[in-house]
Amino acid sequence: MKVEKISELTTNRLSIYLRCLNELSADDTKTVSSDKLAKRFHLNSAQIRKDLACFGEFGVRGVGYYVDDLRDHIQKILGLDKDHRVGIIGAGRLGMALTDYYGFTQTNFDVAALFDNDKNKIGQKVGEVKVFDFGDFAKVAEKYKIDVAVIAVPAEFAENVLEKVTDAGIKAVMNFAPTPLKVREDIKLKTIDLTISLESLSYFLSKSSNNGKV
Amino acid sequence: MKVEKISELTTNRLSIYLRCLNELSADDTKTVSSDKLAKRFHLNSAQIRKDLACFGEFGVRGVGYYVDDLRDHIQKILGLDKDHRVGIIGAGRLGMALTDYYGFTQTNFDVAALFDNDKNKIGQKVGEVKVFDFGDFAKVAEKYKIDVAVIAVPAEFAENVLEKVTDAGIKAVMNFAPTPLKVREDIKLKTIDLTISLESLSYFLSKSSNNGKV
DNA sequence: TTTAGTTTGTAATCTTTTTCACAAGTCCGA
DNA sequence: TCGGACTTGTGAAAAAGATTACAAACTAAA
Repeated sequence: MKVEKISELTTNRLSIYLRCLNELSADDTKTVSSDKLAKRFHLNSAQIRKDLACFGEFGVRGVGYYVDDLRDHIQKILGLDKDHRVGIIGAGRLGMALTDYYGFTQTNFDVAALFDNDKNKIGQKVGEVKVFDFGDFAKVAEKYKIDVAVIAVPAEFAENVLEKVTDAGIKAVMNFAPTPLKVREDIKLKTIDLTISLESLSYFLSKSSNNGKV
Repeated sequence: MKVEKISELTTNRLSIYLRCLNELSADDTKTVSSDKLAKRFHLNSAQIRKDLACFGEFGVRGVGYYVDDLRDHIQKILGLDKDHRVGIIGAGRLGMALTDYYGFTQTNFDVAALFDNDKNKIGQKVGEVKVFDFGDFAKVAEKYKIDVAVIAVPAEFAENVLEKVTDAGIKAVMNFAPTPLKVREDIKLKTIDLTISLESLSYFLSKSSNNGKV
């Protein structure tokens, strides 16, 4: 087991492995080799072994991995054995869609509250989730034990929201605003930029129409 | 100017540079050096120069880059000077939120149609965008000249949707279903997996609470 | 017990991506 | 015209990531 710092690419893949193991478990498969796992889910067997090796030795040579056992280990590694409470800032369509999305998905993440500045939205409900005044974020976050913030506001407000949110002691932030944000070392910020993704597709389209191929 | 194939990391960054240049242009800045650009937007100056070098020589030594000129170049490189028409499959909350998101954003991407299998949704409208029967995808896609598909359906339907969509001749697909998909070489598929992103945050949270630091 | 067949964990290698460092080109004021 | 202050474009070095290849370890059957 290595103690070096773990790449986000590795944790992302762990998340994928977990999903695969859940499928296998549902199929009542007891053991699986890294090779079978890789073949079935379009992965690379050496990479699976290497990723896992960062956290310990979970397999048995000549046998492979015990599906349920490995699943439990990964779940624990990713911290998916503990509950988290999410606050979504921005009760626009995106914020509401995310509320639903994360609400429905069977995870240990619970959307506890929505936040907005719009007086018309404050007090309303999206499914089970109430919309609070963003001005009261710190108070509400403490009350509901929110430990993850999702920024779903227009780009120009994102920086300000991030500051308020980290000031309130939140350590994990997911940002959907199409703007680059900077945070302290001890805070984890993950930006999902839908515009960049689309523009990347655009490059591919124009490239293929120019060259005729690939 | 290099002719080697361009990494997606590079095109993603071009998208970011473009955004920065737009801001500078709005501030009426005429020229900017890679260093100033990097400092202001938390980027790396050498990387900016290297990324740009893939496509030509756009700067002037001792001066920097002419903001508007470089912006136009990047816009052209990314193919953002041409219009694209997007079809979103899945008229659930996520599909609707994306319709809005991409509809409002001032881009060359136009959401032309939504698709669903639910009889209750077919025929309805989300803003300006009509919901069609996904069974008619090929026909509708041709009529509206759709060239980008966005998959916003539950994971178990994603593979099937992808097949139908590529059969209809679509070359660029953005997938929001939390499942790994495989496509032919000549098709560009980009998956945005909100679950993986959240679970990655979870890892960070459990790690910091276990170790006490970072 | 031995042997053939598996499969892990990892060292070594290869590839990709990022960063450094500097020659070469530009600008401007004296 | 000269010199000092900038800044690009790029080769070389470093870092990060992925892949290969194989010794070590396990199973099961003879």
